[in-house]
Amino acid sequence: MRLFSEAGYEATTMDDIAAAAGMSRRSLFRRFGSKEDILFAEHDDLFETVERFLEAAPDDDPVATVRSAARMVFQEYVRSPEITVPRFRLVRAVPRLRDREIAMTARYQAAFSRFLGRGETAGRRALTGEALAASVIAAHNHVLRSWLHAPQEPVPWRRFDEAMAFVTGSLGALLREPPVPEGDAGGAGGRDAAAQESVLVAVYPAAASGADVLSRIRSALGPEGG
Amino acid sequence: MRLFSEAGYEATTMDDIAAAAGMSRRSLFRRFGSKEDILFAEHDDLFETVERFLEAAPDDDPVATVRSAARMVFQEYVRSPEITVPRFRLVRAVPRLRDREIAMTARYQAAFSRFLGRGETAGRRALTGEALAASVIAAHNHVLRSWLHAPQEPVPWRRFDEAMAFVTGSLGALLREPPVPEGDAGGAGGRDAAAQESVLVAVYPAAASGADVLSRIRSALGPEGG
DNA sequence: CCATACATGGCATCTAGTGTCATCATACGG
DNA sequence: CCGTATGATGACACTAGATGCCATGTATGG
Repeated sequence: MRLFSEAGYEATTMDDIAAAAGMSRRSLFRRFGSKEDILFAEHDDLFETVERFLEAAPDDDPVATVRSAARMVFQEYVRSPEITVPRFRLVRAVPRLRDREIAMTARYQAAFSRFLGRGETAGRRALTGEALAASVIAAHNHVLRSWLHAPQEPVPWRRFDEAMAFVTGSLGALLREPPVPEGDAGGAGGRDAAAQESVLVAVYPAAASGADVLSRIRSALGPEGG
Repeated sequence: MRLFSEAGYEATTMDDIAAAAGMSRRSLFRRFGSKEDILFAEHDDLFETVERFLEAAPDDDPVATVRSAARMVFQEYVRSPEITVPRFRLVRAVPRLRDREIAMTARYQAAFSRFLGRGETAGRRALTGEALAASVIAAHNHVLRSWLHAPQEPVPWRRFDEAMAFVTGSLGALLREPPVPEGDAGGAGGRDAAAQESVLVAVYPAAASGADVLSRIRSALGPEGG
């Protein structure tokens, strides 16, 4: 990491790293496999840990399990800023490393998708799981990036949990519903009469009373339902 | 593509491709830049088209714009199955190509995020945009993958539109709401009194009347507001 | 003390990718 | 019609990541 930060990623050869690490070039390749893997070595261990965590988790609340898994990843990032922060700078500068980082997060996303979809690869449940996994990853990266830009600030655990709650709110509720045989339905703040199922989303101030919410929903539903 | 499919990606050298293409190795590199770019050459053009589309689009309904952009990408995939289908097989088999493909879709996702977030990189609107972009990409890939597995079937345009409507339903509604100054809020099928804003999601049969929906929501809201 | 298994290092080699220069075709101005 | 400038192409050399092969330690077990 020191060599990469000083001379740049491309300019640092495997010979340089081998000399600095006190081992031969050949052994370096044997340990890490490739130059990129040197930077993301511990990431593989973390991924395996997360996969084992998902396998061992009870399946009563998959969304909460995935949220915890994402929290584990976040935890590992903020636990060792001396590695993750300079690596973040490197990754932003070198396109090759950026692609590699994206591929890493895609592996988490795929694992989350499989877990949320419960092995299904087609149908409503699979789609919901994939979209939910993508949203969880997006929320994780959103908060993580903001912290990586200012790592001297306290770790934004609250914003992390809020972001997770935000993205798992609507889709998570859909995942808990029993599966629908065929024919998807969409629609925001309203209904779709042509489909077998409809989704209603309401956003309102927390201070609003239940009666206010109900009256707003009633007016949004329009005249046909009263 | 023929060489890659016959001998495999790794086993096909740039010399082989140059000989088959009737040009020198050096010219091959000049045209495509790298071995991977040979496979994803037209993809770059498509991405630029999508970016120009987003730039030129009116910003009255960003969600619909992004949905159309995703539709454009899907359209280009299904338009030339003689390229995309064997490439899909290659991408699945070669990890290096898989990472590249993921990086390509990540570029779309980033473009969608920027567009939906309207340049913001922090805060609720940015997070919503990122999660929505991630969900749109996930839905696109979900339907696209299913078609790539059975390209002889008719193009599942209906499932594509349904999947898009599904993932843009709830989050899209949140994006249309005016931004909240500070403090995110979450919560599914209920409210979170500690936050400034709450989200309510209801899933119900399309055949249900408005009164039924209202009564179910009333009972879900609990005693304090009903 | 010996034998086997394993890690390490040195070496050769392959291949992607880049810099450099010569060559050739084409277009343009006199 | 000719000389010239420009751009594409090709040949060559070189760097560096990555792999295979073999020799040399080094520890473990009988």
